[in-house]
Amino acid sequence: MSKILITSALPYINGIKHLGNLAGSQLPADVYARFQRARGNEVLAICATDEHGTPAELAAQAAGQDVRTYCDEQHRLQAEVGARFGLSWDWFGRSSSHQNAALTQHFSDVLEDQGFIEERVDRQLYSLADKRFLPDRYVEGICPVCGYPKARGDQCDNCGSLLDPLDLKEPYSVISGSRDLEVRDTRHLYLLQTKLAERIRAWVNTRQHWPTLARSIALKHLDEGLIDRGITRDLSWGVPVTRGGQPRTGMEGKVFYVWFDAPIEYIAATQEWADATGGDWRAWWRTDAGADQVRYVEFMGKDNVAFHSVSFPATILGSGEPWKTVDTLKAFNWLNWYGGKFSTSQGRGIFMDSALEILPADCWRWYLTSNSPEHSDSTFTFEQLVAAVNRDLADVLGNFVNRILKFCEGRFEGVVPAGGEPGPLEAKLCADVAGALADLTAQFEAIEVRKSAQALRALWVLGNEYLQEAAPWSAIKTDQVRAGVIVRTAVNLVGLYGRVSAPIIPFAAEAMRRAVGESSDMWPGVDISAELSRIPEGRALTTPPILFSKIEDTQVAAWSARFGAA
RNA sequence: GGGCCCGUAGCUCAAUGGUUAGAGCCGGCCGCUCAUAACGGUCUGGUUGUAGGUUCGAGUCCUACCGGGCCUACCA
Repeated sequence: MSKILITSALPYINGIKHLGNLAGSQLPADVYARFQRARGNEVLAICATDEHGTPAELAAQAAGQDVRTYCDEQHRLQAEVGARFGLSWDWFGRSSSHQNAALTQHFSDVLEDQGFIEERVDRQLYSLADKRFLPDRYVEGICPVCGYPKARGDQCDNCGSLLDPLDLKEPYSVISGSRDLEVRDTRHLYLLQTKLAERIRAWVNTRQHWPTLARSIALKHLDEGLIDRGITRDLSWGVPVTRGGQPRTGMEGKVFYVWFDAPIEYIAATQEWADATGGDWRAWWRTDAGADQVRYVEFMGKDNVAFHSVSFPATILGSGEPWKTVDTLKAFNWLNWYGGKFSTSQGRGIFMDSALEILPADCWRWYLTSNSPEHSDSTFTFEQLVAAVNRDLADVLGNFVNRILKFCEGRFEGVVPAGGEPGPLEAKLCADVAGALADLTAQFEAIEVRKSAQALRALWVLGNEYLQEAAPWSAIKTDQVRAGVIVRTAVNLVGLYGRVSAPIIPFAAEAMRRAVGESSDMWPGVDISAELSRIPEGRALTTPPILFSKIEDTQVAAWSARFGAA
């Protein structure tokens, strides 16, 4: 048994996430966690809301709430909808926790002790109307290069020039529209990534299990040269900047930049878990306390790779302390929406809460897994959703379960038939299942999401093939015992499916296990003959309702209209 | 501007430089009748974006072009 630490990118606090966020980090992380638990490994699956930063402040303001209240409420909503999707976190924390504040301040201290942090004075635009400094994307004005009137502070969308907010002509605040701005000096801490570059490169070169996407992004940044990053901001909502536990002189009222404290929350959330459960967080994160034996796997969208492959490692490695670093970095591409992107700010696409209003979680989990944006961007379409649900779940799996349980109910009074011995067809079935199961196991182990779904489906198909060939409806006319063997075998197959399907469709999997009285949710072994003899003769079965209802054309039409699919 | 990725059947996707480029869906045909008109079998379907090059051998490696996408760091 090994220890596996799993984290998924922290969902930002400003509202329920859309299906793209789910597909690209939280769902695959959960599938992997469930699989590894079933394998008997000790798993710790950690996630949390990322609560700091300007967008949170603005969202709270728009909602008419103070930011703490807003975050309390949004955290609860995200935790609830995640649970309804079957996301089986061991802990769903909050980057606003006191544990994260303490740990973030600790990293700041040790990084400064190691000579990797220094103070610098910047000149930044201050909005008198908003009473705040403006991050560069919250300033717009006339582009000094091409004259475009709505250039952002960091870049002009018209000519592509990279800009400094101070270069803009006639700048105004995006927050309030106010032009009452002035340039003020502001003091900030900088993380000296330039001094850590070679250490990071050496570390990246030791990472054997990174896909090319992650490695190439990391090496690209290293090749182009890291820049020293400002890690503090002029905001009120965040982790206060301190030195040695006291407010830092000259930086009172400032907080750490959200990208500095957010990854640290992976560790802090584990501390939150430990404080709540009595667990040992050091065994997962400190290599001097056993974490060198842990396999650490991170899940994220491709936009997060730079921060996880370079920035966060700079924090960890620069501390000089024995922290665990990521072994496998699994990155995903985008799930698009009818030509464009899902957009939180524009409310475009399908969000997790409304998704559950129209279909059960398992349908979404299956669709988003079998069509995962794993190796390239993929596009959500209702057409593909219908195909995934109706063909794979309803026809292939759901109907198999239903047809055999109904048959057992009608011909054997819902009791697992006794007597008889397996024959050649059962031997062939065992061999086929063994092969398919080995493939499925390998795909899950390799975190090949799409291929895992394909392999699982192949396993389901075997059930229908077996029934077709064994034809218990014919056998029962001449040989009651033989028909009993077939039914018993197929019922056992339902129990097996209830175990191996659980990582992707946990709710239906549990229903299958319950129907045949399978109490184990552990991964099957290699002796398939034994695995298909677990449901004892004479056991009374309970046929559950249809596992998956089919999607009707009228529903698709209604959903397309509701969600603006075109 | 710089960097990266992709282009394979009508659709979604596979193929350590090595048999005749494979699956699923869709479509055609046959079978079955336990089941959610579900299931099984079978067939059709390809100039692997274009043009060159390297090689005994290229979907795979190299060059150019065409087309699509992504990243480019204080928006999370």
